[in-house]
Amino acid sequence: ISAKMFSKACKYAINSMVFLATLPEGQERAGIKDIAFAINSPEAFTAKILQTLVRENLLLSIKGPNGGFEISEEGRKSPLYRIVQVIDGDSIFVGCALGLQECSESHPCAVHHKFKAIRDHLTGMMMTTTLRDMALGIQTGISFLKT
Amino acid sequence: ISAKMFSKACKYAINSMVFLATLPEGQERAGIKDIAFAINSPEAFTAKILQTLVRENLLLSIKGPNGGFEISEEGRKSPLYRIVQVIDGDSIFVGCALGLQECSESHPCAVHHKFKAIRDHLTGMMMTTTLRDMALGIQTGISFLKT
DNA sequence: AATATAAAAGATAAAAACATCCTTTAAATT
DNA sequence: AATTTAAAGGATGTTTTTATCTTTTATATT
Repeated sequence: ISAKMFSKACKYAINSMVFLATLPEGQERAGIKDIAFAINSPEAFTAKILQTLVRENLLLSIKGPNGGFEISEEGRKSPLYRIVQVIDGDSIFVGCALGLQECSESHPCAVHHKFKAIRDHLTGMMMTTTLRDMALGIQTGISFLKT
Repeated sequence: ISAKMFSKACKYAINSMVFLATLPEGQERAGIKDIAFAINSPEAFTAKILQTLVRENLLLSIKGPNGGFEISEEGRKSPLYRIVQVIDGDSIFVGCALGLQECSESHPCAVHHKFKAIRDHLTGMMMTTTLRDMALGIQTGISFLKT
C-alpha cells in the first residue's frame, strides 16, 4: 500500500503542462509522443489525461498534421491548484485526513487542527505556484521533468 | 481519481490505535468487532490491518475468550508517523510529489523545494503527535472517531 | 477433555487506478 | 478528392487497493 499526495494521472498532467510551458514562443505546441517522451510517461494513458485537460479548457488540442497540444489562455493563468483539482478533485485540499465523512471545526477528527495547518500550507503553495515558475526552473536546468 | 494523504487501510489503522488508546486503565483491550464499530470501518478488512500492526509490534493480540487487541509498550511510545510508515510506507514523507524516480537537491523536480517544506511540516507533525494527545481529544469529547 | 471464543491465515471477490489498443473524427498536404 | 497525420472516443486489459468469507490456530472456561 502506498499513500500519495497526487495520483499518477495528476503527476502526468502537471508534468505535461510544465513541459508545454517550457516550449519557446512561436513553437509552443507539442504532440502526445513528444510530451510522453519528455516526461517519461505512458503515451496512451497520458493522452487520456490530456483529453480531460482539453475538456476543462486548460489545454487546446489541434488535430491533423502539425497538430498537438498547447496551453490555453486559461491554462496559462491557472495555478497548479487548478490542474490538481481537474484531475484529482480537491479532496487533498479539503478532505479529512482520517476519513471522517463530516470533519469540521464543530465535529473534528483527532488531528483536524494539526492537519488543517498542513492542508492550508499545501493549498497556499499550490495556489501561488504557476506553470511559468516551474517552466523557468526546467528551462534554466535547475530542475527536471524526468529520471 | 482521488489523491489521498493516507490510504484507507492507514486511516483505519490510525483510528483503531486511537480508539484503543482511549480505553481506560484496567480494560485497555478490545475485540475487532468493538474496534470496527467504534471507528465505523469494515470489520474483516480492519482485522487484516491490525494483523500488520501486531506483526510490527505496535499492538498485542490475545486469542480466545476475552481476547482482543491492545496497544503494546512499543505502540504506546510510537509517534503517529510510525503507524503510517508501517501501513503506507514512508513514500508520503520522502517521495517525489511529481513522480521523479530520483528527486533530490541535486536533481530536483519542478516543485521540489516548495514540496520539501510541506513534507517536512507533515513529517514534523506526525513525529510529534502521539496517540495520547489524540486519545485525550476523543475522551474529552473535543474530537471524534466517526460520522 | 470438550466447548466456546476470538484472532491468524489463506482464498477469493469487487472496485478503483493505471494502462493499452483499435476505431473514428478532424485537419493539413498532395 | 485522396492521403496522411494526429487527437478523440470507446472498448478492453492489468494491477493495486479495498473488502469479504472460510478455515485454522490459540486461549479460556466448563
